[in-house]
Amino acid sequence: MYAVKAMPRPRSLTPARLADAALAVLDRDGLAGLTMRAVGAQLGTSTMGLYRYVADRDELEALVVERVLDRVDTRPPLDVPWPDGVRELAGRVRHAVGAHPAVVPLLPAHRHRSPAILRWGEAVLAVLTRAGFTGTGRVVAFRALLGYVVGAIQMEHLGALAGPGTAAIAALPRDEFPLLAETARDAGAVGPEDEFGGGLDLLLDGLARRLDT
Amino acid sequence: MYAVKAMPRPRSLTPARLADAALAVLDRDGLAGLTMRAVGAQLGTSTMGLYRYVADRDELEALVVERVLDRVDTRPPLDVPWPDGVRELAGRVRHAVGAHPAVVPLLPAHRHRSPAILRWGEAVLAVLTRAGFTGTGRVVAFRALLGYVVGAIQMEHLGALAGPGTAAIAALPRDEFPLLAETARDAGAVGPEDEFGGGLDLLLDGLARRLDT
DNA sequence: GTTGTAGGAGTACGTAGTACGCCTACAACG
DNA sequence: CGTTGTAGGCGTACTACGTACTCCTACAAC
Repeated sequence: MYAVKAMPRPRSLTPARLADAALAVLDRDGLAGLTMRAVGAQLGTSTMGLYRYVADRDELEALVVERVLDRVDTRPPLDVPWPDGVRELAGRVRHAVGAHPAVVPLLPAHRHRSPAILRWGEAVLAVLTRAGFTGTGRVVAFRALLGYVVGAIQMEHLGALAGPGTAAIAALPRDEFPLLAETARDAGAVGPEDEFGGGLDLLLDGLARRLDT
Repeated sequence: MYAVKAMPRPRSLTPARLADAALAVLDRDGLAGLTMRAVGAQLGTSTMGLYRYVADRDELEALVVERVLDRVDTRPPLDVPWPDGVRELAGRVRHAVGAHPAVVPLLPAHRHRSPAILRWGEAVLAVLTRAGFTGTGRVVAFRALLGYVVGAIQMEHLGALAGPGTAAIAALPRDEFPLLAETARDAGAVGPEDEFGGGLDLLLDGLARRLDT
């Protein structure tokens, strides 16, 4: 029947351990430091040994992204008003990513293939559906939320008004960019949490208005 | 006084020509094809010659981004209702980037340093200010718009619901991601233009509500 | 023990970015 | 019109990356 001649040697690593090692390297040395050699060293194994577990560097990056994202609780909060549910889900992603800022540049490229993000999307849709969104309205709502969350998280960690970028903008030639300079100064009074939440609330208000009519 | 002993040889390239060459390579061969050697070849000059004009590859990328973005008209449309002004400005950026999709992955990293984006931001703020936004409310409004535009453009070109990603998601196991599958199917009826505009309208509605109260 | 499979390590190749040094073209001066 | 100083242009070469390939070895079933 089945020629069960021999069982191969058991695997000594797990994808999870690999992802943890890569994430440790990423947190320590940043994106530029995330090389196959560095991850191999982190695991105490050879560089090429990694290729027993991932096809290429791209797949390793995907593992890291997934490792960060699958810590978000993707159970849809259906026991609260729907705007609070969306806020909660968005906040969970923001929080998980905030713990590992160096993965931010990797997110856009690996978002599609991440099961964790798919589960998250399913949860968002559950909340939206429960709220009464259907059809194309739900498509637009979902896309808008996803776009905002992705964009806002990037803004936060690559610094435009928040973070180091603020100072740079505040120092702009005031005669050429008077409003930017003024806004950058005002931004000092708004924490990153409030910026993220404030923008999200704008979207949620817009969505609520769609439900009323 | 000034020992004006000798005038150096005049430059044979301009940053603009360099940027055009790099953009041509980017459009033709994609981001992975954008190498110093390829751009040198495109210009008919040597690889190292580029370093007379840029400090490193990063700066060359910044030139490309700037080349794409400085085609957007950044005069604030103040002669229309403010939501239309914002829509116009957002659409201009989306349109400019859409002409060179390969620059999308470069945008987040180079956004801070781009004079064109700063001018654009100044225009957005002019519209918002004219509409009546001030202080922290204006900060949040601006950040939200910027975040949405950046995020939505990336979603559009890296494909989540729109583009090739849609098919992938529509083919998901329906029992595990029923709502995502359904939404992906619904998304077929919504063009990218409508998705972008629809989400933006949600934000604008939310903003309008802030002005009423 | 024997055997088949797959793991692990090391070597080596192609290509990227870029430091460095030589030669040369040009503008200002005599 | 020759001289001269500066910077441009080019080529070479170094380093680090991703990764293909080849050996050797550890293990589970017989």
